[in-house]
Amino acid sequence: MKIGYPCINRSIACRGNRTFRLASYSEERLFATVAENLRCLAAMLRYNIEHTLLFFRITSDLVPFASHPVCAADWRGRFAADLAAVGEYVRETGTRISMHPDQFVVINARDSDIVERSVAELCYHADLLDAMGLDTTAKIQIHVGGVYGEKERSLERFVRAYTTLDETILRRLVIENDDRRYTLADCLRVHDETGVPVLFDRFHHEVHSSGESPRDAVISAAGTWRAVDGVPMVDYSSQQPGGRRGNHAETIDPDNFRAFLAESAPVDCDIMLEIKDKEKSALLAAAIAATDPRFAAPR
DNA sequence: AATGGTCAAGTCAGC
DNA sequence: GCTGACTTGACCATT
Repeated sequence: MKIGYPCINRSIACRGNRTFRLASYSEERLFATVAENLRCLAAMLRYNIEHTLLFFRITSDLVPFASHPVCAADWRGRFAADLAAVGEYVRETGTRISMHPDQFVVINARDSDIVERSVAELCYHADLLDAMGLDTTAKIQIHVGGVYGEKERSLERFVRAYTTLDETILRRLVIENDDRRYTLADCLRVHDETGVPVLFDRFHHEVHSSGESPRDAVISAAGTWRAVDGVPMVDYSSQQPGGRRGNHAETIDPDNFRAFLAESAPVDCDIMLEIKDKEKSALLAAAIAATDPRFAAPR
């Protein structure tokens, strides 16, 4: 069991998700931004190892506009050595990596242009992880997509679109239950038809579920991961007190997290903390999890 | 230097 | 019909 946080570390000097306006796009600007983001990614990974955090989500903004038609720059070639070096560090430290493309990736959209842009974005994510030399345990997580007032047909459209995806994407793609549209049960149905692993989101399940207990839910989702996919990933968060229903917590609720460790005890899993104060809560989570027999310490 | 409007992309609930 | 939320705030023109 590895503990992690998404994309940004607030304790170190750089952010790693620098971007710029499309209007100011140039190859020079792109290369400068990617160089800075990669430098910072390496710094965040080092911080994580020093703090027993072995799970990290890489921002989709690492290469801004990578899947946009404006981007003709050969960032794969330009940064091949740097990406390989970061990937080598990931491998030698045993760090687990995920990515989570933005909400704009909707592969079950009715509009074929949206599907096309979504596939291009998935290609970028797969290319990036490939360029880092990471194996198929490095995952790309997406939601099933839109409902459009016809869930059955929309689920079918997902399955159809999924089967046309390139193998470089398929070997990394996993689906996650969301907080408004597709429940864990929906995702498990998609798994039955496609084999796609299901990433269980504990908080989304609390906000929008088909009634399963968290314990049963995490066991069901974990059963969809094959050995080649690695230890099942789960997203963890809790309700922000006083916030709107579904708002992610600003900081970790230790009791709630302990309860989740107990609920998930039957399976091993890597836990991504989707909590707004990032590494701060992840550090506390790792300290809490350190006594759990599943907890994986840095090598 | 500070600030506020705006930013590639989609869906949908809530107003 | 518009805004906010979503895994996340940052860019940049203007003052």
